[in-house]
This record gives sequence, C-alpha cells and structure tokens, in this order.
Amino acid sequence: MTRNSQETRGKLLKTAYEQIHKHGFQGMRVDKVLEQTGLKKGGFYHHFRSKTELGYAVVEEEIKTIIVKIWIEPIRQMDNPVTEIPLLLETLNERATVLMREHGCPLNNLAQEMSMLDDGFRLRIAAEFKLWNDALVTKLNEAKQNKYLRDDVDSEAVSRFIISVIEGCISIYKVEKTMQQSKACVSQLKQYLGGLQV
Amino acid sequence: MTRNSQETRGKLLKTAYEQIHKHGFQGMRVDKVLEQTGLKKGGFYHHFRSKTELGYAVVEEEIKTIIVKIWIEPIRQMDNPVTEIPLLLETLNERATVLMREHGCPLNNLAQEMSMLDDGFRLRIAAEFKLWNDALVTKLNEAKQNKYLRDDVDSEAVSRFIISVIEGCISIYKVEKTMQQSKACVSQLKQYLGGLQV
DNA sequence: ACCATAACAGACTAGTTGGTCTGTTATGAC
DNA sequence: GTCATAACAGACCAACTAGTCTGTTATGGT
Repeated sequence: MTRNSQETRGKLLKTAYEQIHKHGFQGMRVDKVLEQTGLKKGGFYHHFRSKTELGYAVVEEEIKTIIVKIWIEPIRQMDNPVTEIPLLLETLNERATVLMREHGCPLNNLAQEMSMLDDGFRLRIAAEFKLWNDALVTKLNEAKQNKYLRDDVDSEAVSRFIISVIEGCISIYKVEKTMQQSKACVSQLKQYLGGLQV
Repeated sequence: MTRNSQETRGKLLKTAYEQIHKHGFQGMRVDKVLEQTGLKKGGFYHHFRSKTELGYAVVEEEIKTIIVKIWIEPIRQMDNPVTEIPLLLETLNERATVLMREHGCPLNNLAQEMSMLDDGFRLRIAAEFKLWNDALVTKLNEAKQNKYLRDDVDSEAVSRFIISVIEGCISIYKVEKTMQQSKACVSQLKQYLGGLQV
C-alpha cells in the first residue's frame, strides 16, 4: 500500500466535513469517517488528537475554503455591489454544492450548533465570519469611491446587515424548502441596496 | 407523594427545553432531564414514548409559547411597524430570557441542527415560522391601509426579509457576542423600512 | 542495504445512552 | 372500602462511542 500523509489527512478532512454538514458535529461519528475513508483507528488518531481537533481543522480548512469560494472571491471580483450582491444570493443555488443546497450553510449550521458549547469552535467560526465581513466592507468602501454608494453609508453596518440577511435567508429556506423565501430576500435586498445609491 | 400528571409533564417539558436550548437536541440527555426533575425512567417514559417525541413536544409547546410571547404578540400590538419593528430587535435583550441572550433563538438553533436530520422536527419548526410570518404579514397589510406603507410593497416578501434579518442577526451575535452586530442590523432595518414608507 | 521513524492496522476498553420491564403506590370512581 | 388504573420507581441491558495501546509496514535519508 502506498502512503501519502497529506492525501490521507485531506481525505479525513473532506469526509469529516461531509458528515458534519449532514449530521452536525455532535452527530458526526468517527467510526463513520473511518468507514468511508477505509482507515482504521490507528490511522485516524495519528493525524488528529481527538474528534474535537478534527472539528476545528474542518472549520479552519474545509469550511474556510468554501466560504472563500462561495462568498469572498465573488465579492472581491465585483464592480458594483448594489446590483451584484442580490445576484450573489440569487445565483447561490447554481454556485453552491449539492450538500449546501440540501443542508444549508455549513458555517451557520456549525455556528448554531457549537458556538454555545465550545469556545474553540465559536472563535474559529467568528474568525471566518470576520473574513467574510472584511471582504464586503472593503468592497463597499470601494463602491463609495466609485460613486455607486452615498458617502454617508456605514459600510460596516451595511456589510453586517447583508450577511445577516444571507444567513437568515438560508436558514429559513432550509426548514421551508421553498423558493418563495430566497426570492423574497433577493427582491428586498435589491430594494434596500437601491436606497443606498447616490 | 402527591401526583399531578399535567404538572410533571410540564416540568419535563420545561427542563427538556432548557437542556435542548443549552446543548442542542442531540446534546440533550434524558438522564440529565430526569436528574433535574427528580423523576426516574418509569415516570419519563410514561409521559413520552421516546426522546424524539419529547423533542417534538418541546417545539410544539415550549418554543411556540416563547415565539408567541417574544415576537407574535408584540407584532399584533403594533401601530406603525415602520418604526416599531426595529425597536422590536433593539429591545430584544431586555425582552428575551437569560437563556436566549446566551444561546440565541431556540427556534433557529433547532432549525439549523435538526431540520436536515428529521422531517418531524423540520415540519414542526416550519409551522412556527409560518405563524410568525403570518402575524407579520397581517400587520404589514394593516399598515398599508393606515398609509404607513406604500401600496406597492409586497407584504409577504417584506415579512420574510425581516424575519431573515432578525434570525441572521441573532445567529451572528451568538458567535461574535458584540453589540456592534445588533446595532448594525437595527440601524439598517430602519433604513430599509424607511424606504417603504409613503 | 540499513534503519529510524512516520504512517498506519486492529483488538480492546471504559463510559455513555436511550430504552425496557417488572413491580409499587397514589388516585379517583363507585 | 375496594378496585381498576394512572403515575410513577428503579434495576437492567444492548448498542454505541471516543479513545488507547501494542504491533506492523512502508518510506526516505544515509
């Protein structure tokens, strides 16, 4: 058997991420991850000290990658956020992974489940929300300079508001499973952002 | 020992609700509920068929009561939603229970944790979001008649948007634990609703 | 080729966990 | 009072579950 430390670690992370996204961290079973990766206990605990450490790594590596890909990168490439932010939410279904369509935002799921139980999770999750927020604040400030937004808009507040809308919208979509929810948020997000223009 | 079926059932529900709010449904332990109520296995399983059935009852009775008290009743008593809805979010800290301040919205927590795992939970949670949404839609329509809102506003979409903002805001507040988040959402909610006035 | 060590295998365990089953006691109808 | 039954007590269990420990094998440097 050929061995590759980085590759097996990657497989563990990917599988664990899927299981956590499907069942939550508490519902994720180490044995199930072993089964799906073909590894045994020895292999697993060689790479991670505990289930919790694995969870931390999933947040810091797997989920971060997804947040960057789904939100941060598209934000950075925007020209006019007033028109493109609603588009970001509108096209989420096409841009998101299958798992995300069925189980919602992995960051928010974990946030709700774990942030009150474990500060290790909470702080790591907060760091990723900050990454997301910083990217959006930067873009909003840029939009002010480009005269897409009024000078008096509070970029920080607007950014936090937008992220709240997105997470709230995904949350409710998850329980309701109807397009009515996302359409409502997209249309009202347009309405709101329109009011911030010059 | 004096026996009162309704009272013991109520104690079980209340304790279970607290444990679920603190640790999530998966993290809630039947033994812990027994310990806190002073009951034994026999008593518990006389009132509930299983842990899951208890969870359902908590959603349908305990959490519903909270949602009605915190959101639905205040909405019904509103005069002008344009000014009073932001106030609703602003005063949440004072109106909410200790548990809610520390662990977020119980309905949203459970929504994120359980709706993908169990349709029994998902549908019951969806029903309560609908109750909330219906109350808000009714008030918004009323506001249109009272000329607080423009005639062309889509009450259903606005209501869904507002609830998304509230849930998203609480979610992020929970991981970040800073007033910056709620203040941002309150100010931008005012901005948004102001734009819907006549 | 050799060897230190990283990368595993796999049996084992201690502690949980939800749930069952049999028995006991309080309660309310008659 | 008695008696059927609802409301419990409490011992017991089977299935899990994260984690340990000892042993084996591949790998890369010399």
